[in-house]
Amino acid sequence: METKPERHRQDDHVHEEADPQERGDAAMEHGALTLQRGATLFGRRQDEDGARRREIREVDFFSRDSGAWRQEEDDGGGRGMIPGCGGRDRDDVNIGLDLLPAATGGTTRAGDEGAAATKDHKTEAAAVAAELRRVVDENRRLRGMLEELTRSYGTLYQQLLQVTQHHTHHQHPDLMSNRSSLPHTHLTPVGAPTNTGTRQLLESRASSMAQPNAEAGAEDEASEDAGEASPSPSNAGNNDGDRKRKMFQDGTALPRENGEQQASSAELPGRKARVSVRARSEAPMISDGCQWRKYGQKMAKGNPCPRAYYRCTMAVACPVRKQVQRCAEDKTILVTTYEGHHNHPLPPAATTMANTTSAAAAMLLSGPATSRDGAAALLGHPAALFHHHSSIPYASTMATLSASAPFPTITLDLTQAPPPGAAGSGNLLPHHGLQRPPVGVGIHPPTMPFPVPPPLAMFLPPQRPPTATMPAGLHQVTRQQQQQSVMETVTAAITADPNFTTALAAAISSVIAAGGPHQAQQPNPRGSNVGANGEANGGVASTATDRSSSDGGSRSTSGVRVASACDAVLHHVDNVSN
DNA sequence: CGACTTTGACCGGCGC
DNA sequence: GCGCCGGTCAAAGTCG
Repeated sequence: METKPERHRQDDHVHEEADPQERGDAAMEHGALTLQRGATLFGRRQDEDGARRREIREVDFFSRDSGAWRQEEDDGGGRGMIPGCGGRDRDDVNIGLDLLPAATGGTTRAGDEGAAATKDHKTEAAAVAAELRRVVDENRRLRGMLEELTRSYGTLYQQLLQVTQHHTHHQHPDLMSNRSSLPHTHLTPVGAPTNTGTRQLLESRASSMAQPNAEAGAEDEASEDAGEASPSPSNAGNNDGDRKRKMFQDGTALPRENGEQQASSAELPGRKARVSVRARSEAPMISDGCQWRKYGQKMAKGNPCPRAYYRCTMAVACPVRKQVQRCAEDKTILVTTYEGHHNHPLPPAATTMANTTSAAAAMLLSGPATSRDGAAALLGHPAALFHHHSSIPYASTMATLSASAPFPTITLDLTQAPPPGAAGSGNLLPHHGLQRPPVGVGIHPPTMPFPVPPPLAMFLPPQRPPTATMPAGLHQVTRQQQQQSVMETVTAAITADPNFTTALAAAISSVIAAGGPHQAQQPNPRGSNVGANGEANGGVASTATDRSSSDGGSRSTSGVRVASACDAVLHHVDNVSN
């Protein structure tokens, strides 16, 4: 019967308070998480206190209505009324159907059967009519919700634009029109996020992280839609004429279902972000979960190593391309530059990198101080530096904005080792066979503030001995920096390891451990399991798909865990900013 | 045989 | 206008 899923959804809300985990699973299963997160997105601005955490998991557009109809049922009690939503009608339907066996089962005379059948038909007709009314009402209600969502999104987007314009006009209006004047800038975390621009970015990310991935079964931060998984009208079908497409491709990570997101792209013509990821890898190309086809190779100026050009082949018209080139100074470093949005769903293994690049591009294009106008601004406003960092979900502590490229480019450096002397680093980063020479000059990301699951620790950069020349300030690891480290470590792990699912699961566990009420001193059960799994996989060659499908078989659960992890990260960021 | 890689040619942007 | 350079195309070659 059609009413079955609705029934379940309402039942879920009835039991919400009893079991958050179960509630989350149910929400994910029934696809309600998107609306829940959407509600959180718009509700957060009104309530910035700790209750927001509860809202994220509990606020649901349906819950209010379902609660209303329960209230109405309790108050009115009459079943003849036509309620404003479907719950009551379903009860009517059920009652009608329940009468069927009673009517037929109780007849003993053949003459009554005809009357009973007629009564059945009438009851059924009434039920259908009631059901029809219910559907109409439901449709009207959903339409209202959609309009409300659209309005709220529009308001948020306008605020984002205002913030962006404010920074652009008041700080560096000249740079806005002169891309080539952008200096090469290193971003270092030196402050706490305070302004609303980043907060909005964070919130948009939070909402996008909750978007269920239709193809991936809502596993993994469906965040995908954060610009990677959901089809993009602006990108789809424009693969030909690549030279023409450049003006309207960007890297924003805002929700893309809304048409205004496309307007965002249109309002920022020529701003085509690129996200460069530096990672150590002996392989010719890092495994990021996507399928790529090489379409060209060139010798780039100033680098003896050729640059390879790849395009995504997971969809026919996917506009995403990437360039892979080894670093001239250190050939163990592989520089991968991503450009564009995927116009197709991504496998879970590919979502993390996609989210990283997408969010970084979003920062680049939508942030108050973008690559072109932002470099100088950031130099003068240290707080803004960290600001941008915090808006990148898996950002490295060392991000570089470059103007030498024809497009605004942000580089996420995943080659840095943790700082010396950081608490717990000695225990957290066991030595392994992948000793790598330190790169970079004095800028070191913080270390993991909690034990690292074995499989994840394997991919971390090696521990470095204390350096006397380290600036004192770098030894002070803030809580937010620690979380940042979590994120960059996640990316580093997934970047360096072909075993994506295992690495991702371990990373998620790490995030969960970091975001929990207690800084976990030991890997949580999930992490332990993942660790065992990862070690098992370490000796067995298997495809990412295989691992994905064998990952416990609970996509909904893992999706909720990811959402919870994201919530935890957001929560901590908010704490710092407040 | 289809998919993929290789590689030289081509195109457009940009600086001088 | 010219040359440089980044990026892409497409034919030929390779591989499973």
